[in-house]
Amino acid sequence: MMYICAMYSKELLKGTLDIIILKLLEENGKMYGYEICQKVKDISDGKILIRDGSLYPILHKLLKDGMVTTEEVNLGKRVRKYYSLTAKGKGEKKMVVAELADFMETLSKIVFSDGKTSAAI
Amino acid sequence: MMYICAMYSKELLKGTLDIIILKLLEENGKMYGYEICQKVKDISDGKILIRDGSLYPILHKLLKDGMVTTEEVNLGKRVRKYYSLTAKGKGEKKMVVAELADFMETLSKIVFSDGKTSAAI
DNA sequence: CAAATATACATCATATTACGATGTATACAA
DNA sequence: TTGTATACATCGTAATATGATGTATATTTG
Repeated sequence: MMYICAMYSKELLKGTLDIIILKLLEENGKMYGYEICQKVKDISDGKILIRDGSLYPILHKLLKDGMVTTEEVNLGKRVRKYYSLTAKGKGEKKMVVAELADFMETLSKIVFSDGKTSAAI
Repeated sequence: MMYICAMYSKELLKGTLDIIILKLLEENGKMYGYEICQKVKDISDGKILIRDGSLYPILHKLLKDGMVTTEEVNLGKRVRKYYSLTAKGKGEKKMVVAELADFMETLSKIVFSDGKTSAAI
């Protein structure tokens, strides 16, 4: 079977998937798993793909930690499970997004400087 | 024993340490392990700390992969090992830095948008 | 002078994380 | 009817960073 692969080294994604999920849930109020995957794919122009093998374990952990609540909706004979942030989840989202912003700024200082202090080559 | 802890969740750092090392080596021409740790600490104001338990395995891997060469210098009775980028290493650095820039831009689109398309809260 | 701290390397076991593989099921399009 | 999309779940595996541990020398400070 063919898999469309995410554009980025999957290691870069580490530690950011839960942040992405928390942010999308806050922004959209209520989402189900499959919808989250599609949304991330859309916004990132297919460059970031959350696999279901990554997504559902994270959602289960968020539920266990009290960051989200669930609500099941019947679709004919299938069940769709909607997730939404709790107050705790909203606080957590604010924290991790701020941490990510700070980290990215710091990382940029190291990796994207021109290095003009050294001799030019 | 007391450990000064890095400010960020260590998961965020994943996949970025080798990029940081490649970038610093290119910028400074030639560095030894301990120096790299200190440099990162300095530039990041102590927010990013590369542990020696992380650093040396990465340097050994870069050597194994032909990204760097080493040169040993005697300091009295101790030995200091300098690392510098090979041509292959310089190419790799360019690649991974570009990938990181692209990734950060894409991630920003998802995580740092205001979400004005949804109802304001 | 002794003790602590800094310099400088190395290796291993462990925890975390994302993912591929696998499984179950329904709906719809070719 | 065959494949693809929707929609969930779980397990084993691989990659990575780190704490712990070990070995030494050099310097600073009480």
